Amino acid sequence: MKNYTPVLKCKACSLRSRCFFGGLTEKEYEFLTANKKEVDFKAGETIYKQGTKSKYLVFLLDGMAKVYIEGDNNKNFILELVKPFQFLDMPAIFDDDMLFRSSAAVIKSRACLIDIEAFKTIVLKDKKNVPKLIKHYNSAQSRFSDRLINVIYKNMEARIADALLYLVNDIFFSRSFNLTISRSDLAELAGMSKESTSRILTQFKTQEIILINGKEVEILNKKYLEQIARFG
Amino acid sequence: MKNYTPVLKCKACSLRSRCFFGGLTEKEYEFLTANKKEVDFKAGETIYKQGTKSKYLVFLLDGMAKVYIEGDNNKNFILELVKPFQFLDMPAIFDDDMLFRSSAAVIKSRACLIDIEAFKTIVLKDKKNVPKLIKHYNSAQSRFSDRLINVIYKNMEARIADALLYLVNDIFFSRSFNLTISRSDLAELAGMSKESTSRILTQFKTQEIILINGKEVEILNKKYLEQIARFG
DNA sequence: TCCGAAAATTGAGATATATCAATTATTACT
DNA sequence: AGTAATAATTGATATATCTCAATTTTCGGA
Repeated sequence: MKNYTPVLKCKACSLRSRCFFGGLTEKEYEFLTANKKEVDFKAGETIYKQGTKSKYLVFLLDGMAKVYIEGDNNKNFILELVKPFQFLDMPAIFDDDMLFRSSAAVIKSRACLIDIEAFKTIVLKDKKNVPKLIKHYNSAQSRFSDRLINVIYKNMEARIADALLYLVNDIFFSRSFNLTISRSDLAELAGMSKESTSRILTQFKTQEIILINGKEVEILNKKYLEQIARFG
Repeated sequence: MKNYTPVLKCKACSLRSRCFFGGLTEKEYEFLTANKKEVDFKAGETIYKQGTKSKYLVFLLDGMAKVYIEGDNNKNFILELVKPFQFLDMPAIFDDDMLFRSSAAVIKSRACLIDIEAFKTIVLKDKKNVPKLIKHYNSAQSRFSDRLINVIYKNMEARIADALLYLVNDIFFSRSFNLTISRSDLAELAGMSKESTSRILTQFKTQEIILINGKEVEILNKKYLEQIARFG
């Protein structure tokens, strides 16, 4: 166990100020580390299911996960992709620990399960941790609003443009990247059918907005893509 | 000012355990009451706008408000209706105080504006308040997921059924009620055009699932309506 | 390296929902 | 109480998106 401790002291998230661990004290780290488990997930494997209760907070150490809402008619809607050193979706802590969304590994991943009770102890022990937790909820709210606006108001072109820009800006931090997720995942991220996703991608390719070859993606005209994302 | 104090000690919300004020101490009440303003809103008047920052938390004392997301093409999507003794949507407290949604009075309403700094002081002063605040966020998350599932996966019939059941179960607490909101509002609550809303309502009326005459609504077959809400 | 399975693309047709336009009902104001 | 303005209904048509089916491409294992 001990050998994974340094990983928990993530630099990535303190930079992006999204992660709760950013500014914990040495003692708090140790306490959480003593109350964690580490688990490996194969690509596609479910990490947790919506509607169930969780005893843990899940923190991604390696790989990539998707957080999604399951509908009947086995359709899913991906809310966000999660990279290492970020929490997956929070269960209803300080309440019934219910999970509102499902999560699965997109590629081979490793996660750290933090005991909810230990986490709550940390939160309540030092006042400084409360604002950090609230910030987490704030950014979740903001993301949620964006996703909702996306599906309600935007047409297919805009939704795919949005999804691509999300990958560029928030996931791969580069205009060219190897698309780790499948076209179906991309479709669920954009909230549409995989066939339509395919069509829009070829359209963008023809329009020379993107260059796409299998999993290799390059954004050629980001400005235009941003325009499409906004106005459809 | 003093004469409104008792209203802040809401019974309604402590019952439903949604409201932060439920279990505040006498002292905390007094502190918040000293840092509040009360404002009246006419029907239709905007209470706050998404994308702006707020110095206050807004707590509804009288009337009814809608919390909604504004799209371009001046279409709105109503996230929830808010009744007296509930908070409207939370700004990003402990952060930049940004508001992610807009709000407007549906009917003549009165709101209590609570200074955010005072609120934060109360939250941090007593550990007992933290779980209550987190619970607020949890229920917001849950509501959000429901709304998202609603627009993504459900057809028009199911969305209207959902909206009607929401009015019955969460707003009016009765199978027959006077619909305070307009058909347009109902449409925005169900996430569709007002014309389609009208059509579905007449359809439900013809099927004798509901009885509707102007603003007077009565649910005749709730079981069936619930079935429609689930399976479309 | 080849083969079968899975994933991705493409096309045609079906369907749900929005939009536009016309009519009717309701509300508010003088 | 009468009338203009607004809201609600209804119908016809347009459009976006999905679904089904047929290929084609990619990928993983023997």
